[in-house]
Amino acid sequence: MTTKTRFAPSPTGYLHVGGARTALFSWLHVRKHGGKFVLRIEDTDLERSTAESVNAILEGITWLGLEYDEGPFYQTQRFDRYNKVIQELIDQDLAYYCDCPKERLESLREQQMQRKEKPRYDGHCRARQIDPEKPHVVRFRNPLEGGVVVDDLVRGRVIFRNEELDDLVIRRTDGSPTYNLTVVVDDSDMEITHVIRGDDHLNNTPRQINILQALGKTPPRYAHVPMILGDDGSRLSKRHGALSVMEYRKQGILPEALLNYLVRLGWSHGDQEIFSLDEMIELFDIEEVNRAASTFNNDKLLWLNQHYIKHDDPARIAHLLSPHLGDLDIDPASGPNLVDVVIAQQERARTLVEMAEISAFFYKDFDAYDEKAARKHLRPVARDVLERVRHVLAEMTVWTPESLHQAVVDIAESLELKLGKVAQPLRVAIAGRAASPGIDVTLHLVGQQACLRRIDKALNYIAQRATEN
RNA sequence: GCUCCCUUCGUCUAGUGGUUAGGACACCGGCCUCUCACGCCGGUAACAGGGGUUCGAGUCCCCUAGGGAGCGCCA
Repeated sequence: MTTKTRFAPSPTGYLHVGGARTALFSWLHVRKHGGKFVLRIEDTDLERSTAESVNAILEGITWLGLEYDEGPFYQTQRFDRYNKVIQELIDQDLAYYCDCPKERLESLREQQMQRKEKPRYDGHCRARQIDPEKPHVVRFRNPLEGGVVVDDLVRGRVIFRNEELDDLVIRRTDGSPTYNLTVVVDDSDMEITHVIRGDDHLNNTPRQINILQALGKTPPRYAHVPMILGDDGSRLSKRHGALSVMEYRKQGILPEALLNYLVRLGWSHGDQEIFSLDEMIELFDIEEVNRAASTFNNDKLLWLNQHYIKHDDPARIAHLLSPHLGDLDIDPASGPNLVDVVIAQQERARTLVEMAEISAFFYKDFDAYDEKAARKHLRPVARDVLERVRHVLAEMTVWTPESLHQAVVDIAESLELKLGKVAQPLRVAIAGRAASPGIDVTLHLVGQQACLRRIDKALNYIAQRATEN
């Protein structure tokens, strides 16, 4: 039987990192075993499901590159099928009508809570005859005795007693099927062999297995992966900055960095930290996933992102960087070759947003100096240095990093100054801040005209500052 | 409350009865150096607690504590 997994989000929000990791694990499992990855949209909650969410989820998994082989299937388009199955269950007396009013259910629940019991349906309508023409729900007739064994690929063997379960609603009064029924029908119809999902579903699993067995189907293998927690130990949510996957893109995170981060959350392969997609596929094993929840750590994501920025092809980084420069109103075509800029900055940025920020000065004159840098380096003592530099640079006919390096070294020597005494004021004059790539590369990329213009500006600044004091 | 699950440095983790408990991020030193960063070297830091089993326990068993999830006509 070919391996088949599915990712089955409900479109009620963005694709979060938790969902992304579950999708990644499913995807890796199926790629490793050469099967099919199914995308299914669980949109039976008409109230909360939105088309925007569907788009956001599709956008997210596409950006991550978790391409699916089948789907997306929409559960709302399969109501006929669900109803057919429900009817089968009713016909075989494996399900029954229930007309218990909500008030009865609520008071039942209250009483049970007061008695410190687990609240559940008491089977009131199990043996009653209810007119199908009147409003009703359909409940699954859960076995009363025995138990259900879940041989979970990550949790191990978990046993549930049927007496802990109750007769769950499988069709609402409005005629729509509920989650536990639709999942079971779909997983069965779509021949899903491995259900890989968040462990918040572990408690649903025995119910689903019971329905499956009532239908005479063989349950798939299950793998319940632990949740991702926020840094306060509670489930990751928006208030932790639990960003949708697309938010990470906005922040300048590379998809391979996020994937690499996510795969190492709850799984490892010895001491290895860096995994290419191919390595993940080769080495990942769902049965090696940890059982404990883990906490999302942004610093480590940033470290991985920097690693990928550093090691990826500069042309590709340039391509991805471009829109972030656009966000700063910079047209990369208006200045030095973006690939050269990337090469110069590759080891200096943890995100593409950062890279855009520290590279802006290559493309346009900055508005203001970094205050601290200007105070320290654009002082009267720097005036002679900058005047000398301006003179030399203005005379240059060969504008290369090599010639510029030589020029700066020569100036330092002739003034009997350390290189830093020349490079730092110059750097602040050119970049507006105390940090930049090597001074030769910086000058080269900024270009002769802009360099001279900015040195003049710095000299003015120094002069003005002298009068202020 | 009931049921299920979980528990090694701050964080992610290695570890499958005998280890100076290893690695990574972060942090702190140092080196490199025109700045920043990269890189390199070094350091601080953990087996939740208590009982067993065993010659020997992070590893096996039990209890306690703490955390998470589920208990919907949500998914």
